[in-house]
Amino acid sequence: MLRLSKLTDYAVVVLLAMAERVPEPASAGVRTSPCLAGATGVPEPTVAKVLKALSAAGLVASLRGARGGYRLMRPLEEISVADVVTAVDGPIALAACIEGAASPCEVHHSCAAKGQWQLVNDAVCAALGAISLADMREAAVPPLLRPSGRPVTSLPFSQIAE
Amino acid sequence: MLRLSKLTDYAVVVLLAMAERVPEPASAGVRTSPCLAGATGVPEPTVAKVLKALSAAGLVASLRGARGGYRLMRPLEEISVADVVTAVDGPIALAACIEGAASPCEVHHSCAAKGQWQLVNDAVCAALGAISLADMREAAVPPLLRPSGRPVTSLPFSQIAE
DNA sequence: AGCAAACAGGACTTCACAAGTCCGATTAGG
DNA sequence: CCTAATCGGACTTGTGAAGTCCTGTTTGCT
Repeated sequence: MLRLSKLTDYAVVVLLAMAERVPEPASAGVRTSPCLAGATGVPEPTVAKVLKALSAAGLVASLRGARGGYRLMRPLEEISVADVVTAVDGPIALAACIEGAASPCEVHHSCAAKGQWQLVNDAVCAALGAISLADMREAAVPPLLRPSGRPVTSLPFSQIAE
Repeated sequence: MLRLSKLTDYAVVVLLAMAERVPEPASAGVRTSPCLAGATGVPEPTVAKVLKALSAAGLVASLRGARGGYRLMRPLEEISVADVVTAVDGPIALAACIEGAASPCEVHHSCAAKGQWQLVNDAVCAALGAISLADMREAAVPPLLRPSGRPVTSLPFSQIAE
């Protein structure tokens, strides 16, 4: 179905939640997995799984030990959707015969399409790379519903919009 | 992994094979499933399955009965990758919360991303809609390797290019 | 120093979708 | 009218994602 994994979906939600302003400034932007799970509604183990992938990719930094957590490494404007997809789902490879794919096309006869998908793959990568998480945040809430400084993602948006 | 199904891959290969010139002009562009299977190397039942989907989408027309087969409805230039993907894999819906998706996002709490993915989805659709099968055919075989009139997809291209 | 909190990494179970296969319905030709 | 070849839909199988849990390590607090 040309769908990306739900983990990627969760990753975007989590990253948007991390960018929210926290009440106490002492935390310096550090959020724990249970905290983010509560803010987003995503199950806590799943949040942890997503954060591990994001940490491995360098999108967030982890602080171990008590009072540890995760912290955004870059502002939302500098994180593209392609970055998140790559971090969670691995390199973008629509077809089997794409550079970076693990199995290089086991069936050689049917591989008349070899190289052709690269064109499509590049186009999709460009499209995903052109959209930042900040763009998605803007698109998420209509301007009328977005008072300045209010944490947008903590609102029950689905009930407001629909 | 943000991958599209192998059926879509096969569909492109089959469509490219259908656009090839056939030796006898009497067939008027009608090709049977076994014929296309032999030309592409894709298993015959799979070819039949792909052609069924393409026929339902109107990309090809089916002629039943003896000496029947399938025929291209449009030239390759007027068939976009998005058309093929939609025909084989259904409507393009990267995330669960996209218009056209079957299940409308069972988890409302985590749906802070509602509406956000639409932006990404539209971008991908636009990217896929801008590429035609003719473009892919051009990209498939470098000009040096493409003598005029020679059936390109029957070449063991993977061995030549790599 | 000991305890509690939180991340890191892995393995495991469950389950849904895709992949591939088959048989019946339909139609054109002999 | 019969035969043959094809399309059409339904079915079974297998792979991969999704989600969960456990153990080990690190750090702050008491």
